[in-house]
Amino acid sequence: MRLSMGVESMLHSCTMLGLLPPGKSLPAAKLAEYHGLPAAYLAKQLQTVAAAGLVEAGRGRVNSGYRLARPPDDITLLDIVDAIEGPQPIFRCTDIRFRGPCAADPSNYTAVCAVNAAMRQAEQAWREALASTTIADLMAAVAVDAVPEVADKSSIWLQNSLR
Amino acid sequence: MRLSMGVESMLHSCTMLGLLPPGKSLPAAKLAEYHGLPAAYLAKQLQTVAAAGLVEAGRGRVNSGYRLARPPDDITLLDIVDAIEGPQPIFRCTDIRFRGPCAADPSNYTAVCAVNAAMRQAEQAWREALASTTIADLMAAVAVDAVPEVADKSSIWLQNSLR
DNA sequence: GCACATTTACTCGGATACTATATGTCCGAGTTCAAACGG
DNA sequence: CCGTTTGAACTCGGACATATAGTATCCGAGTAAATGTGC
Repeated sequence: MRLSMGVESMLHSCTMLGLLPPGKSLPAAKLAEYHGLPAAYLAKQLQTVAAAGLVEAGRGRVNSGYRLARPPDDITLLDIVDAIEGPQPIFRCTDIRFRGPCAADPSNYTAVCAVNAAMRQAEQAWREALASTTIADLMAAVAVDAVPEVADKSSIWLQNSLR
Repeated sequence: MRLSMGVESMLHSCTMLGLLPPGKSLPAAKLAEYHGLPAAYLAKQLQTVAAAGLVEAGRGRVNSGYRLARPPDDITLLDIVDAIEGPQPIFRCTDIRFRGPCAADPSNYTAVCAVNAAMRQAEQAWREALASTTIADLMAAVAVDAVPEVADKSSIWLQNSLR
């Protein structure tokens, strides 16, 4: 099991969108170029995230492209993961205990499946950790950790790319 | 993304193996029958878990089958998940920050990738939760929650299945 | 009666197909700006 | 000179192939008890 590569792409992309000047947008193709990713695939992922209401797309001749739909501190990592992977739990109980020769009718069971409960609890810890970090946190982190050379290059690149 | 169905199978199977009388084993076919699962596939999963050293297989004419290789309180849910899904992290960083027109040489970066750090931290919370629950805990839970009818049936079924 | 070799019953183990999901790609639909045109 | 119309530039959006990982299955390899045989 592994997370979709789209999660990583969208985390980086949303961080970049958060760093744009207010009101500005950046096309999917530019995001792909900046990150060295396949453009068509990134576009697909952006659509998915847009459908979830995390980013929004502008159209038209100029200033079209993607931008964050909410303030960066109101978008959590969990929002992005759920948008791409879907909101269903990563462990899904297939109700094994209801099957086999010794099982009783499902209505007889009162407690939830112990296995399911344990896995859900662990998953909940994961989701809470994801929900406690926002795009704004990532923006701050990259600003602090940035290599000066990269920061300069990126600034110039953005000036040339934003119309 | 979702966990392999094998994880659920193995959690239930290991719990059952823990409930066997000491020294006894249960063949894969019997485990599959009890849980209403496809026998061939369960066998494959059991091999994987055996390779990880969590269960061991006895061979020969009688008393062959699988049994726990360690005390139930020394086998965590994390052990089982790692055995099936592999020990690699579910989020793997492809070093996007090293790519694209603005990236510098990898040797220039000192801090770890912020995105990777955040995802690893969340994953760590998940792993710790999994590591804090053992097969012994599951054994206790099913014993408490068991429907009487099921407990009786299972006891009889085991007597007939264990040689 | 006892020890040894052989048979037999029973199982695990790895190699092998099939299917669902994730990845990668394409072309048409939609929106806005800007220039051209006519009054 | 100004309002309207027309066109073009630029992008998103969903529909369409391909690759990878999960699911399902089979038959040969291996072990220990039970049996038969000879001493």
